[in-house]
Amino acid sequence: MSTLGDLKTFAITNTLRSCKLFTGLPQTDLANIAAVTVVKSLEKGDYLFHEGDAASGFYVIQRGAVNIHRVTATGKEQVIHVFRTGDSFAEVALAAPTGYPADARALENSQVLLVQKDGILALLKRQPELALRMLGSMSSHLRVLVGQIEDLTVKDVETRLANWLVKRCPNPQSDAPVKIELTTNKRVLAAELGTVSETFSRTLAKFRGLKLIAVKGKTLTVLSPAKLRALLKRNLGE
Amino acid sequence: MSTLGDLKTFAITNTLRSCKLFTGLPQTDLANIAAVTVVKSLEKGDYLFHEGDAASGFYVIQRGAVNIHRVTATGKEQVIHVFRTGDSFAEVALAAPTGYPADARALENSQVLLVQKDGILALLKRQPELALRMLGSMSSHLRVLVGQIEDLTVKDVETRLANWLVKRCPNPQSDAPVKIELTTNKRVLAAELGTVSETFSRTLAKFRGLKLIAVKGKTLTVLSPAKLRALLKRNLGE
DNA sequence: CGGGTTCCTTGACTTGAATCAAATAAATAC
DNA sequence: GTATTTATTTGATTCAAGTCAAGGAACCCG
Repeated sequence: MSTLGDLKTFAITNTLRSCKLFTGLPQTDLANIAAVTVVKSLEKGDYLFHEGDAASGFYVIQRGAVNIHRVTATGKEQVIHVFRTGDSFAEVALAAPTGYPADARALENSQVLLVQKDGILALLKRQPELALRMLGSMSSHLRVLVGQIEDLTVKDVETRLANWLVKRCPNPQSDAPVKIELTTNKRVLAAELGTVSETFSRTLAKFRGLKLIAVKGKTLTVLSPAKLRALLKRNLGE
Repeated sequence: MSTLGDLKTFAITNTLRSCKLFTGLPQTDLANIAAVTVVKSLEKGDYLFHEGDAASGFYVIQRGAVNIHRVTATGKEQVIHVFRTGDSFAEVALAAPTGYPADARALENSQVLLVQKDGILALLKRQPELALRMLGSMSSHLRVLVGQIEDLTVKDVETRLANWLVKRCPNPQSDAPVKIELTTNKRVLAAELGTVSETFSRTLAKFRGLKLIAVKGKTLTVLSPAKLRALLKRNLGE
C-alpha cells in the first residue's frame, strides 16, 4: 500500500497525470498506479530492454526519448518508433508471451517510469476503466504501426522526408518559414525515416536545391510549408 | 437480452469458443458476447470495411479469409495481414478515434462475426477478465506488425519467401518433402510477401533451379526443408 | 591551438526489385 | 470445344537507394 502524501508517490502521480494514458483519472487511481511504479534513470545510449527479455512491465517517459528498434542478424538497426516525454510504450508486456518484441534504447539522458506488470494487472482486474484506456493506447500504437508499414513500403525517401517536415509545420498551408531544431543527430533521424545518413543527406540537398528548405547545423528551416506540401501532394497523388 | 438455448446464439457461441480470444470463457460470458454479435456473409472480393469507416466493432472469422490492406493514392495495395478462420481482428475499433485504419476485403467466400462495439464495451466494463484478453489479442497483433516492419524493410524477397515456406514446414530440420497448397492465387501471395507477382514468380523459379522446391499449379513442394532452412540462415546470418 | 573523434556530405558504383511488354498457360464462359 | 478473360511466366529496361570510399566540417579535450 502506498502512503498517501508520500513525496515520491506524489512526484510519480504528477508524471502519470501528464501521460495521455492516465489523464483525468482520479487521484486515488493514480496513487494506486504509482504504488506499482518505479523510476529509472537512463544515460544516453543505455538499453532499457532487449528483444526477448522477460517483460517486467510497460513504460511512461518522464523526460527524454527512447528509440524502439530491432536489430537484424547483420547488425542493422530498424527503427520502429521513437517515444518522447509523456508517451507510454511496451504495453505489449501485459500479455503473454512475455518477451519484449524489440529493443529499447535511450537517445538522450532520460527518466522513465516502469509500471510493473503484476501490480498493474491486479489493478486492471478491479478497474475496467483503466483496462479500456490501455486498450486505447495499444490501439493507437497499432494505428501508428499500420501507417508505418505503408510508409516504409510504399513511399520513397523524398516523400517520407517531405511528410516528416510538413508534420512539423504548425500551419502547412502558410508561406511563413518554419524553423525545426533537430533533437538527435542526422544518422538517427535518417534511421527513423527508414534510410541511411547518405541518402538522407542527399535528399536534404535536393530540397535545398529546390529552395524548399535551408539547413544550418541542426536547424532546418522550411522556407515555404505550402510549397513543400504541394510537393508532398504531387508525390502522393500521382 | 438473448434467449438461452436460442439456436442462433448457440451457433455463435460455438464459433466464439473456437476463437483464441474467447476459448475457456464460461458459457454465460459467451452467450453475453453472442448477444451483441451479428453474422455477416461475404462473397469473395467483398469489402468488409474501408479505411476511415466508422468502426462498428471488431470481427471474428467463422469461415474464410480476410485481407487487411491499405490502398495508396497511386492505387497500389499494401497487404498488412491476412486473417483466417478463428482469427479476430480490428480490435482497434474499440478505442477512439473510431475510424478503421485500413481496408478489409474477403479473399474468398467467408462468414464473419461482428462483435458490436457498444455491446462489448459495456461487457468489458463489467468483466475485466475479458478486457485483459482483448489486451492480449491486440498485443499479439502488435508483435506481428513489429515483425512485419522488420521483414519488409530488412529482408529481401528471396529471404522473405524462404521464411514463409519454412514457417509452413511442420519439421524444418527434416529432409522429408512437404506439400503446401496455396489457398489464394499467386498475385495475392506476392502482395502478402510485400512484392509483385513478377518478382514472386522469378523467385520461385530461382528456388526451383536450386532444387529447393517443385511447383505444380497451386501446389508447392518443399523438396528439402532442411536445405531451405540452411539458405534462410545463410541469408539472415550474413 | 593542434590532434583526434565523430558527424556530415558528395561522388562513383552496384544492385534488388519495380515496371513495361509480350508470350504462354489456365480458368471460365458461351 | 472455342472464345475470352484472367493468371503466370519470362525478358528487357529502369531506377531508387544502399554500399564503399574519400574529403570536409564540427566538436571535444588537453
